[in-house]
Amino acid sequence: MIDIKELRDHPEVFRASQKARGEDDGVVDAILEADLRRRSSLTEFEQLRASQKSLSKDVSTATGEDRDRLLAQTKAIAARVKELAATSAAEQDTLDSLMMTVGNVIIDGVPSGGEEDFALLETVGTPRDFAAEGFAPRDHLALGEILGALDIARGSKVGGSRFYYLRGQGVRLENAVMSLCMQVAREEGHVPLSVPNLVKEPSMRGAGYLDSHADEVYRLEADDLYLIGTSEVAIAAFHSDEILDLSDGPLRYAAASTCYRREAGSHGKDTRGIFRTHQFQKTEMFVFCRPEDALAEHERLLRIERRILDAVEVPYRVIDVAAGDLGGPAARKFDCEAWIPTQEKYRELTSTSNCTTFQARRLNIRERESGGDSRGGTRSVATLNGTMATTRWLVAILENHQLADGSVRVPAALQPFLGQTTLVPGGI
RNA sequence: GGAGGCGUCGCAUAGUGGCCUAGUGCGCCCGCCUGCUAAGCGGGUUGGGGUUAACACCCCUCGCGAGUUCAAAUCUCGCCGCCUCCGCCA
Repeated sequence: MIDIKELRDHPEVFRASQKARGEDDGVVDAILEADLRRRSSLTEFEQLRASQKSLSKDVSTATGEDRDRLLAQTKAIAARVKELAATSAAEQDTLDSLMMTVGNVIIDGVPSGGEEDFALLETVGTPRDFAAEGFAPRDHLALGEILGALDIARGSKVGGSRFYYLRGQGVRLENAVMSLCMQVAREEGHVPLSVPNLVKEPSMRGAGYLDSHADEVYRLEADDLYLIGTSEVAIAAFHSDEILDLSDGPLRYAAASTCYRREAGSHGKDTRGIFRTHQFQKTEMFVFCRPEDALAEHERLLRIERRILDAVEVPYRVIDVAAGDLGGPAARKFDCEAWIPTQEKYRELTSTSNCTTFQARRLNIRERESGGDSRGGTRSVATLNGTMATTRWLVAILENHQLADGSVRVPAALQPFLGQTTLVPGGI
């Protein structure tokens, strides 16, 4: 949710942001108008309500004819007060619905345009030259089958398309990656959380996933609960309706969870293997901080993501995602994309978003304005999130570290967690 | 799934239709007093919104939402959460 006061004071900033996203900027004027209507109907209601209250108080002390006369007066007002309350509530709803359609204000420097208009920030490492090594790389599914690590056929038998079984070394590799993440999280001062994988509607809505992403979300009809598509939802809502004390610095968390996605809009896309699935594991970082610290925290999350990518020794690049490709809550997003040898492309492995105060405003997460002083007001905090690793990482690790016979070298950083230097056919 | 209890300011509690402009204690903030600290004394202390140049004033907020009433923390209905017990269960 955007800040109505900011929009009132600086509508041009919001128009520019909408344009950069490729969205309608006329909504800004519609909001200004709705805001005016809301405030005038509210004032009208409040004035009549005030006289109703004072008359009502007089009734309690009056007697006889005075009392009858006052009762007649105040009875007449009561109906009108009810009408005005309804009108003003309706104007508030109109404004809220309009406000909900506006995404977060894009941060200066974010490239305009759509998916293809990202800015390349840096490329790290060099893709292997398999031709020079004398063999054609196998894709992760072929490798997973050779290693007995991955079973897609049985996954779809049991769960349908886009489901899979990890098995043996595959399970242990995934666990190793997640364990590395939790170790790094702890070293970086992120408190581990284990979170609800099912959440109620306000949490899902507050995190911003029931607007443009609504089709992507699994909903359990019988219980009116939603399966999280990322632990970001559950961590963001962890502090909902709270006033935080950030005087000792940002609150930083990390959670590993299963993630559930319908992948409704991606039929026929990435259908082979486990690149895009309905269910996967992810370890996620999340930060609650003061708005003025958000930029630095975003850089920090990107640094941590790169630290883990470096540790698994895959070539990758960092991009600044274009405005039109950002989700509603994000003001800026950096993706890290790893080189996938058999696709001969860089594909997303991590994503870190600075949601500034947008998500926190919806979830009602604030801090005291003048630290400690009880007479200070409150203000919205900033929230940021970033991927540490996902099951998809196995794709990049298997393909980039494969050997000619189908075995796979284990990156040094993962060896302590796996207890072996190579994944081999027949291993468990 | 069934039965019962509970939900009031950061915490603890008072409040069963108008005297509630929600009281009190603790905590916290400011000040006074004071070798220092503690104690004591005085004041302040939910959150959101609106009007205003400002000082101020007004409206909403007693888990949430409807309703009854001139008037609701208080009465009615629905929902949510927590606790206790029973039943069922991967």
